[in-house]
Amino acid sequence: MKRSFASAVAKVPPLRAVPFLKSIPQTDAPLLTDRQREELARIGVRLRLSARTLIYREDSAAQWVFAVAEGVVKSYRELPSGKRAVSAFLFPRDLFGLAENGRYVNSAQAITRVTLYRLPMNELSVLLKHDGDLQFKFLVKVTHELRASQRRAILVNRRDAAGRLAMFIALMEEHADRAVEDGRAVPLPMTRSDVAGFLGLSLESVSRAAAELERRGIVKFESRHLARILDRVRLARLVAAV
Amino acid sequence: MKRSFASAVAKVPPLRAVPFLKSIPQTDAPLLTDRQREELARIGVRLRLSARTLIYREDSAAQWVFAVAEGVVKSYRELPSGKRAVSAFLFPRDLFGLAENGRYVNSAQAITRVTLYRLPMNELSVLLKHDGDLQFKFLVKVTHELRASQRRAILVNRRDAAGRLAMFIALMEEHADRAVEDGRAVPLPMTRSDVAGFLGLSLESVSRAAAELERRGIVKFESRHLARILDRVRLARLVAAV
DNA sequence: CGCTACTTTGATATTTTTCAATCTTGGTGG
DNA sequence: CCACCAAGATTGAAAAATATCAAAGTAGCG
Repeated sequence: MKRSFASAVAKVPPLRAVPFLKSIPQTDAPLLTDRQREELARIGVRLRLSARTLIYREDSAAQWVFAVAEGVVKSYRELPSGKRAVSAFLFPRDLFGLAENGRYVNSAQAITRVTLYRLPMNELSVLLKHDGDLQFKFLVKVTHELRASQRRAILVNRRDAAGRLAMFIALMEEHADRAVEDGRAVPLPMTRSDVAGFLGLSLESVSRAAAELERRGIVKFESRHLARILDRVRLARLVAAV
Repeated sequence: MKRSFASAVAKVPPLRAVPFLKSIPQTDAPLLTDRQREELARIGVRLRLSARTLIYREDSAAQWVFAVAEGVVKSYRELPSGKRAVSAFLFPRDLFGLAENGRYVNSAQAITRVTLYRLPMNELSVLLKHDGDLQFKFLVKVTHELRASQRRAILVNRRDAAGRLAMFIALMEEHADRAVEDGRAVPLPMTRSDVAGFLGLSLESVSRAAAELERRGIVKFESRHLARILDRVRLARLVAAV
């Protein structure tokens, strides 16, 4: 029993990524093997952070890479104008800690209470060099993120605010915990301001777009942080109408 | 002599990327060693394509990865609305051919006459598995692209068209061939429509933004495809004012 | 040297941002 | 357990910017 408990917690979460090579229909399979997760857990530290904790700041020395086990994290940049642009929201099985020349490119902050694995960059490098297969999986994961970033860039370019928000809700639904998500309720743990920063809109526009989706009977906001999809067909149509 | 000719051409171009680990000040160093370039050239084919050649189409089977040796390529997606969103422009020492489940995610087309190396994906996989160091360099390169994509997403989110175009010109200048670029002339080989697709603007807005930059004395368009930077300070200020 | 594709320019319509005021809600402490 | 407070969210009206529609102008290529 003790052993099963240990095997349940003493592993980094398996990563989530669609491979670039053709594979078995299973597109959303966990990327890492149990053995690899254990190896990573060995060099890492498990952290529990409360909501709103700043994980690292832009331009600070990048010593670690992080893997999300539970909760949601945002990666963002403060712009000279005072706005904050949100580069990504990170969910369980995501990796973050993008660095350039040994410095973090973004800041990262916990949105909810989170559980993270903190992996020292230098030890990770050694591990990757020893384990070509593991390294290949990191390559797959980063490639997956690159696609996601490009896709988001395209979707965000659309002019209409309601369409952007619809796209965002659809995106968030993909990350929703199937177990919790009984019907069609999509948790949106971030603030409207965060959503605005991600979509490149003012927060007022996000608020108005939410009101519009609700008025049109496509989505019902049961609370600020929980959206219920009422008309999946029209939502999909809105998302596709780029 | 034959031999030196061979060594000059029978190699894939060295990749360009800023590493994530801290390194020697040399931030823009060629990524690949001569040996690695030869290895890659061995499995690849060198292609010369004329301007406007379609290299591959979105959703087609992704058999190859490409490396740009000369010229400029655009990677884009056709949207249901009929617009084309440009994901990236690829320059010498760039890699392209992003795939998902064995299918290309974007379409790619030559903008100028180009020289490419076409690398078969399956042979490349084998090579990467054998050469952990080479694989690591691919990881660095993809990570570099991910940063570039995120950065672009942030810059494109700014509202003002003139600022976006200024940012674009500054970006293109980074890729300009130093040898050719005597003064401050920046080649813009793509059409206004391509620029619009990249910046998320209508092509009329791009045209007007260009007129505005010219009116303000920041940039002079010596031709449609050649911009001369007149006031580097104010250009930089515009770019930074995100 | 003419055609065709690409650009520019103008006027109007649409949309979002901005500024300002008000409303909610989750958390805190009495 | 309830009231209060402050951060976050909503709503309204006006201003600013880009998209769109339309027409005319350029220039590169065969």
